[in-house]
Amino acid sequence: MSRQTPGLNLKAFLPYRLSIVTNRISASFARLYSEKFNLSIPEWRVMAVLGQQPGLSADTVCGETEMDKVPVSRAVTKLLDKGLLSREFSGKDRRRSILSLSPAGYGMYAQIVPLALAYEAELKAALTPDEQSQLDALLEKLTQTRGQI
Amino acid sequence: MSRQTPGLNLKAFLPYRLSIVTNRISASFARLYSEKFNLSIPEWRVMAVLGQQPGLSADTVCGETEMDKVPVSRAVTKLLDKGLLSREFSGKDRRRSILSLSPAGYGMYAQIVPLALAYEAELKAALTPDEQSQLDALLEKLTQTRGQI
DNA sequence: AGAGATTAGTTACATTTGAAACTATACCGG
DNA sequence: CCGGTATAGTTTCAAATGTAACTAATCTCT
Repeated sequence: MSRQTPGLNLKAFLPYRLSIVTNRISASFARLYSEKFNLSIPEWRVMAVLGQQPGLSADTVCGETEMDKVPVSRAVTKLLDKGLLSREFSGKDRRRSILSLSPAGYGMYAQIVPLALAYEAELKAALTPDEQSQLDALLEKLTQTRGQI
Repeated sequence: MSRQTPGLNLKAFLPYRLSIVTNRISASFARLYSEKFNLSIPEWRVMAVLGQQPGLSADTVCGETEMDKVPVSRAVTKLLDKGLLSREFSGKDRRRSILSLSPAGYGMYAQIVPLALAYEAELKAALTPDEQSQLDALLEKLTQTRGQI
């Protein structure tokens, strides 16, 4: 009969817990490439996509990385300045850029990839194989769901 | 014998996937309280903690929310301006603030809590009970692990 | 072919953020 | 009890970020 005082236990609240874990992981991973290679998060993401798929346009990079076009544009500018990226413009549509890692950029990418994979491996090592596949399935499902809502 | 070209599939990379899912969830949850109640994320977090544990110092709020003291200080200032918070200073240690939601703040908190819980419920509804407890256990484990690394 | 609408990408502006300096209070060892 | 150090919180300044305005190229529909 009594009205319950409203309460929300932040530490048990799912969105909060997710963001704490994720932020810690992102931050410690970012230290890896920002300290040694002086890359910002957007810069690294652009490089990561182009390392795998050279020749994308900035717009496609946006789609691949879920970043806004503004940070992508700025990251591209910086990477060009640093000589890590090369850019052409499409003959068919001269608005459209064609981005690839330069040799120097690819060299840096090749150094970062093993670090990234090692980092991921370390992360996974904290989990049993069962837990790893559970996490995989959960992320998949949550990604799907979030697309709609 | 050939040297493998280094490759990292961003879409399969755990830290990246985590951050995509989390960012989407955080963003859509933030819309909930920012649009209706004009609260920033730090402001909401401060209120969320104080709604549950009135009388904390700013410093303790930092610990509870994993936020830096600067954003906490700014959020507190804004919430005081808006009349949502009340502040005293400890007699024992006059550096130390004693923060609580004001009646107005508590009223707003009481409105947000059900929205937050409904949001969380909606999120969980996308998962089976098994998956829910798996997620719970995984977050717990990852939170523990990350503390050390 | 050309006016209007779209699209790729950049720039400008306002807001947010964090690192480091600063202020004020409290603690500690002699 | 006093000088040095630590702590709580604020302020300052520079960098990062997002929204919206802008430029330039393309597409579309008549």
